[in-house]
Amino acid sequence: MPVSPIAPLSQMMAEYSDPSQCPVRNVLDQLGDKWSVLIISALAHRPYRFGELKREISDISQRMLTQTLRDLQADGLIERTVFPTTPPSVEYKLSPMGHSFLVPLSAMVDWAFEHFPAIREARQEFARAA
Amino acid sequence: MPVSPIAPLSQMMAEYSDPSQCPVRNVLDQLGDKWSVLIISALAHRPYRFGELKREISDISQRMLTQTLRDLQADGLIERTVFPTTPPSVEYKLSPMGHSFLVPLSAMVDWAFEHFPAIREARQEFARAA
DNA sequence: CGGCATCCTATTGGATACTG
DNA sequence: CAGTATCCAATAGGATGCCG
Repeated sequence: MPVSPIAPLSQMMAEYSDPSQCPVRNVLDQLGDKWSVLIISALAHRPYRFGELKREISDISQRMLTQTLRDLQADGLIERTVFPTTPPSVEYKLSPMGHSFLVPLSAMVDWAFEHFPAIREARQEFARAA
Repeated sequence: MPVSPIAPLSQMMAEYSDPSQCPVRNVLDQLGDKWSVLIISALAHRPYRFGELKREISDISQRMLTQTLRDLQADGLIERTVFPTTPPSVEYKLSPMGHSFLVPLSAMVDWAFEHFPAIREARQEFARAA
């Protein structure tokens, strides 16, 4: 099985003596949180308004939706457009960079779907052995 | 830019009414934590002993190293081998499934390296605007 | 409708000390 | 060496109420 090269950890660690400056940690910390992937997945198909997202991701709190959207906007992955109607309407959509992120993200998602049965079995086996 | 299809969120949500059963959330919650990626990246090159890993990932605590290794082992991504020497020696290495995970992981890592400058700029711009 | 501010709880994770 | 156990601080995140 061909394995794409991962930058050696020693290089990652050496190059960024301050771990908070490591690009990988920096980016994955944000995108690996509880909600970012779900929001990006939703926006992959079409733009959404705030309330639409809230309903679509039914178990997210308003607080975390607001916060995660703001973080993703700060990172330049999504764009926020306010329509000054009454009542106000705010649309969120992926930026070009956000779209480019769908490529590695869908690779992860596909892997997760494909290996989830094996992972679940491994967990049960591990629990039995313990 | 071709975008691989992501399973529609509505399908993900509908198929797994209990969000904790969603494969994507389930797998990514574990692998998206603070240390899993670093450990897997280290083990991508060769097996490591516990103390070696501790030194390599210099800012991980012993507690989190133990715990993350156990979780990754439970998920079947790494294998743990005890050599009953004195003093004892324990080797960790990627399982075949762990190796297969390197494919999507390296895609994410590559994306992070490539887009980190743009993300940092976006963050600064966002901070200025606020 | 699309938020923000506050409070409060649960979880995460570091530091430290001890063990086979 | 390779952990385990305990304590404690920081953070994440839900619930609720208010606002333009």
